Amino acid sequence: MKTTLERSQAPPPPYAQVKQALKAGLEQGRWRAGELMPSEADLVAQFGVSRMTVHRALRELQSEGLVNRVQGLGTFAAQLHRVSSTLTIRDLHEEIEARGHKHHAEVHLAREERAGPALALQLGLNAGAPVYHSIVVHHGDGLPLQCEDRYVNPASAPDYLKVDFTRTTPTQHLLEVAPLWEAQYTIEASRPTAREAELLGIDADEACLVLVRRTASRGRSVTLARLVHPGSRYQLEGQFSP
Amino acid sequence: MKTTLERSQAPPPPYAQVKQALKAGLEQGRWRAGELMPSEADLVAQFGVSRMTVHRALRELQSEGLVNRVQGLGTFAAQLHRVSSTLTIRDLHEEIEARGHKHHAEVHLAREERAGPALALQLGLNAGAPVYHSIVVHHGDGLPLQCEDRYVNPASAPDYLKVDFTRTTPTQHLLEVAPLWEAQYTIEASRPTAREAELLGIDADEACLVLVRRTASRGRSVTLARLVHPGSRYQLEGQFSP
DNA sequence: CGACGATTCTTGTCTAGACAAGTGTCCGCC
DNA sequence: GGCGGACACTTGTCTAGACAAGAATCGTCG
Repeated sequence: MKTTLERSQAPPPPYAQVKQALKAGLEQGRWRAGELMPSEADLVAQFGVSRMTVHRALRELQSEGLVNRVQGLGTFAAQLHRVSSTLTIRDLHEEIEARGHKHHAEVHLAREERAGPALALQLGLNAGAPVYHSIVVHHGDGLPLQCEDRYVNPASAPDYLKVDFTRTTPTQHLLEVAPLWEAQYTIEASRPTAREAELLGIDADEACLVLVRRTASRGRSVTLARLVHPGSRYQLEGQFSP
Repeated sequence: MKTTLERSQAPPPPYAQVKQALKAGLEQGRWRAGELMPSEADLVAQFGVSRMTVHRALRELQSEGLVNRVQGLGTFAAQLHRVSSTLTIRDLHEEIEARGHKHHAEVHLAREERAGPALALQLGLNAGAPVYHSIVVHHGDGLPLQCEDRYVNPASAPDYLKVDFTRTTPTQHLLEVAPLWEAQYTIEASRPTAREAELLGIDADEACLVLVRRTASRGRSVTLARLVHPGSRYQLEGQFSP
């Protein structure tokens, strides 16, 4: 039988206790935004731990955006006037299956084309260079959820057109061959194009959530995707807690 | 005259060098997703620094989601199958002014009401309890950009109705009196209600980007807001880089 | 009065060692 | 063969001290 306490869980390590105490103080408004907080030396005396320990607690609070630290000056309570939250863009296949639905995909187009000037610019290619173009509609439990219109830089994913997109999503394949290293996106609401409306089986005037995403890996652009979701069937969710 | 090197900037500290080297390795695909990476002891030998230094580098990589670490096993290259990015929700006034536009707000409603059952549930109040309700339309350079329909818990912001919303945005006031400590949001595309269309001066069938946000502070709910933006005039942008 | 240096306080970083705790392996014993 | 303990290796954490570097203050000197 173990001799350590059996059912009481271990106490959190000291650095976490210091961090939690400061967090609680911030939450209770003990320091106003911008106000000077205790120095590391103060906290060492107060908690009876070494300076490295309080330093770690403060460094983590800083990386969470709860305090600002300036060498030579001190630690200041952060302005809480920015709400930032992590928006996770997951592979749609994962997302649908995670909700207990069945995913299947219809491939409506997968071929090589020549890049027009605008597309070439966005992908960092020369106008007229070959690009891969695919249009795939993703369904959850038989209902169309996303129309994925995607252009791919052949240099980044040479085997793109050989993939069976009913088994592997384009996103999955691209993440395998080109580790995602940078992405830009815009989210907007707009109406679908006539073709998108047809593919999604919705009215041409239904509001859609449109994500446009451009990703690059190792300094080379990989793909430009337009993901159109019927507004009535898809929404992004998120939460923020410091 | 300074004797230190004058024009060459100081080299990054050792922990940052270790971190950068590992990041570069991940970027070049030196380790496949899930593969075992060098142990701390290996890195200590390789870089000639102390273990605390490589430990810090690895801990930061972990907090950035680039590696997974398991006590007793080792450090593993992370699956890069999740794209996450920070979505910052800023006060609209700031955002508009930051783009060099002029912000002004029209107050269409600001009064006390009784909470219906659904609203009471969302704000954690009893049905029939008083709530503050405001409807404000925000303009950028004279063009309506956002219709802000907001309910506020009087316990969290007792002075809410006394604020002049043409000078201080509701968001600003709420962040001052109740430090934001938790938020949930959904983003969806939908059509505006008839009244929203009228307030925003758009057609009733124009696609709108709708954010619904619920925030709580110190364990007490603060506000429930529905922010409606004309899809043609407003989009969210973001980027991701590890 | 103004400029400049010394002092003090702050955070940033590194080291060498130590112990704790989780995981897997291997080997001997039953 | 199966089981259990010893062992090796890993990460998690803490300590005490050290030096560097940034910022403000204060005093002195011109």
